[in-house]
Amino acid sequence: MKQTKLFTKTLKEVPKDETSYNAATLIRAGFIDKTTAGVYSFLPLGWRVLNKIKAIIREEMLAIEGQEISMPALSPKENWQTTGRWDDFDVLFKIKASDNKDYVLNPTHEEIVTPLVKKFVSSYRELPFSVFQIQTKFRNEKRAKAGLLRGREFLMKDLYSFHLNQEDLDAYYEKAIKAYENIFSRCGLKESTYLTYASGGSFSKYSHEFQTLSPAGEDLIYVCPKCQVAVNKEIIKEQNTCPQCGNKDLQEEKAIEVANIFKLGTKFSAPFALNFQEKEGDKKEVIMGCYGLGISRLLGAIVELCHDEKGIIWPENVAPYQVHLLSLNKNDKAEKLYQDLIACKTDVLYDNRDVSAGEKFADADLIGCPYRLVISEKSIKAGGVELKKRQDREGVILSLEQVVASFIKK
RNA sequence: CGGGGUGUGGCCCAGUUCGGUCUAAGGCGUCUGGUUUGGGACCAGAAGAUCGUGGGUUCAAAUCCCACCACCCCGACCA
Repeated sequence: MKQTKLFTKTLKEVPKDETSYNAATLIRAGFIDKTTAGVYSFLPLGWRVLNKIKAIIREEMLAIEGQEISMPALSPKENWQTTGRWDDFDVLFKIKASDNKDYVLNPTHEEIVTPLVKKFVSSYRELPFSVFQIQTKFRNEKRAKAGLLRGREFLMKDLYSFHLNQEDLDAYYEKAIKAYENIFSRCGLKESTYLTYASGGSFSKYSHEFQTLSPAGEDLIYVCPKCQVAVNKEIIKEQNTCPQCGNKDLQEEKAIEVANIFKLGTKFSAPFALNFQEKEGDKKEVIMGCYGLGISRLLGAIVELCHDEKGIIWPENVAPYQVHLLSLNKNDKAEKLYQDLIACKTDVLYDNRDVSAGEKFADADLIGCPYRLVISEKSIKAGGVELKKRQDREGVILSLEQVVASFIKK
């Protein structure tokens, strides 16, 4: 991508109504734009990052045999009355259509997926299985805040699993935890993300969250330094030692809840009468689990964690482009190198703008691609092109051939 | 939903205390021309403003009064 073709541009100053680091920086760098409180557009750079995160999540969901589907964003009132959540779900977006019918902009999809699955499942032979989707959710938060961390419209991956019995759910639940660990690891948050024992809200007594340590987070958790496990403050009275090793010396930390998983049991299969017939002929309710992951929130969390005073430092797997190529003066070598990198399938953003060197460096640091290539008269005299990692102070000079070769390997 | 704060070209912001010289200043960005090119360069010129919205007071309102709206922050809520 040539930067002169990119329709967005960076800002030197942040709009003053964005004070959260993630939104301020993503807006300044041209990744997102705010339409209204808690509602953002994803611009070319931001959309690329979002798609990379989605691809990772999709791979991990498919790996635990999740079947991808897409359910509607809109649903009728009746589904929510069946479970009582038409009245109980306080941030439900309710819409009255012109025919005076009530609809919901779905905040989650238990009310949709359960009757959907009921149409196909009637026998023990058809269980277990799981379905997932990556989709926009709506929650009418009283107060949207912290940029992408708490929006009114946001992207979520939701997985639902259906089982014959509790043991089968328990086993699948463990697989889902492993898949989530893989996701956060691949997104660059392995060290900072903790499996956290939490309340189950209205779903179940307990649940598990994945909490990423950050001062920008809203949650207080108690971290076990030995186990990569934590306890949410909301259940610390009942659980004040590490659930894994029994350690009493837990450390209080602020954290961003990036995912929440629940053993639903029959919470939704009961009201929708999602049953199956056993081998012996008896009818039983399907045992369910649900597994949410806030994708746009995760993107925001990555920015909160991965940055320095100059801008974002994207983890390689989710960077909008692997390489930011800067040409400091017009020369054919830059154009040639750009073409060569594209030819070896490297994601490259090519700053071919007619602006000062300082502006290009500043923008490269702000946008945060993992590798920066600088080609200039100076670099050519020194032997080719400078390669620098975003987080490093100094780069190295490589020949043009060496640079291309180094990206072929990746 | 309670408390606090803020609304002035695409963005940042001066001006509001004490109404008049505001026919709204400056910076960023944009456009034209020129000089620049290893850390947000410089010169010259230009375009771009319902001063959040509605009402009121006044000879006169960005400025005073009333109502509303939007956004941000703290708290509450958070399946």
